[in-house]
Amino acid sequence: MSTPATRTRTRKSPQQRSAEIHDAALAVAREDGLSALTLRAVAARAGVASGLVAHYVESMDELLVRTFRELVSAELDEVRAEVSLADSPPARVARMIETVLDSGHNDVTLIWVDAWSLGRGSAALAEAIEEQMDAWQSFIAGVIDEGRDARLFTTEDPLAVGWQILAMIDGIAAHALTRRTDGAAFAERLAQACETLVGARAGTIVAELSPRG
Amino acid sequence: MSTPATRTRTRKSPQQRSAEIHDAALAVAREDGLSALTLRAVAARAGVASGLVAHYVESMDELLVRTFRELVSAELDEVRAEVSLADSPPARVARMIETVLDSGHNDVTLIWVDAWSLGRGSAALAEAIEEQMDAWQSFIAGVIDEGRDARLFTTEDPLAVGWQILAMIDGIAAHALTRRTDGAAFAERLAQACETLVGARAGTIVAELSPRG
DNA sequence: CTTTCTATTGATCTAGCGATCAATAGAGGA
DNA sequence: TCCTCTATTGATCGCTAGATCAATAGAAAG
Repeated sequence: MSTPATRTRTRKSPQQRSAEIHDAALAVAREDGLSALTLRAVAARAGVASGLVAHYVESMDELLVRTFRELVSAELDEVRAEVSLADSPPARVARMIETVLDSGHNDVTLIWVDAWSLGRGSAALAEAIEEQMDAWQSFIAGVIDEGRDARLFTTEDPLAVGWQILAMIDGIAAHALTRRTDGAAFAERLAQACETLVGARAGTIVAELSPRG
Repeated sequence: MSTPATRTRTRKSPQQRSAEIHDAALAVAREDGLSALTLRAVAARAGVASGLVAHYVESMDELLVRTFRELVSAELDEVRAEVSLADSPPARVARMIETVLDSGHNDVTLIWVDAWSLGRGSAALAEAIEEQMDAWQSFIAGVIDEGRDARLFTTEDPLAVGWQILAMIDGIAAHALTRRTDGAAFAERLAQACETLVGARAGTIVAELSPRG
């Protein structure tokens, strides 16, 4: 039997236990999405009684929001790190596209898709969604600004273009997830579309994509 | 009180009652999304007991799938009709973009967003989603084919470009819904991106957009 | 008017959700 | 070694979900 009739208790420090429950929530969300983030699912994953999860968490809504923030902002940090390795604005856009459309990011896409749906029922989640969308928009706009400074991009509205590129990325990721297709198949065309939107010379971003095997 | 203690029964023909329940399901989904499509919500909307809804429906999952198909395919039919009024492939793409990003289509966007999330828990819904995505992809690819025949579009892979444009549209619609912004603000830039993807001369699709007031 | 048929009701069952809490047992200090 | 503190358990409550069904009441036929 997977769940013993009477559990052998392990007593840990509140900090450690809290961290374990937090990690269990991340694992559940990564695997099955935000809609699977229930009190009992997190408890089972952490190997504790459901009451303990409730004890360490203000409410499930709070845990939901915190988990969403954590996963999504971690991805943005990862993309930031990847992008910072590239040495020109067109290369940075190319790296961003490749990183985000990588199938290894399907878990985050699932988080976003669930969030859009659940956000209508939780004001706190809706707020977190807007905040994370804003962060992404600013990040992309920043890359575009650099391209403008380098006279490689000519768009006059980096914020609006940033939003549009973000929306396109999310749409493509959602479709790739739903149809179980590798998002990388969209990378080259998305790069072309980005060239148009940021006002880059044709081919300058596509040329920076990694060659496909 | 809104719900009387004992309801005055109205006996109708099974066909009529079935149609009423079907319509109530459409209304509920349009207003609050697929996730609000519960036995009791549909019953309340139709003004009948919950048991009657269950009686006229194989299962809620079946009703969910049927309602999704109906709403989504009705929108595609509407877009088809709009688009067929335009007299050139670039104008048809422009009409498609404008129709789909109109804020009046927020209800259908909500349906899609809920569907992406719920689709993971219902094999039948997942199948319907793929089927409707395919229909959209074929429709867009058809418009692109016409552009190729007229030597106005040069892309060599209309199906792939169709999929990509569809994904972009869905992403933009989802973002506009989430951030409570008019999707029309994205129309011009999306048209530019489409020009690039289908291989049309710059400005040919944008020029066909309705002037904005 | 009466009878028959069946559309319709609403209580009820099971299941899963978040939340609560009295009881319990493990770990560290005296 | 024993004691104390509190981390932890699991039963429980109230709620909502889909599904089921015996009882009921309208509408139509005779």
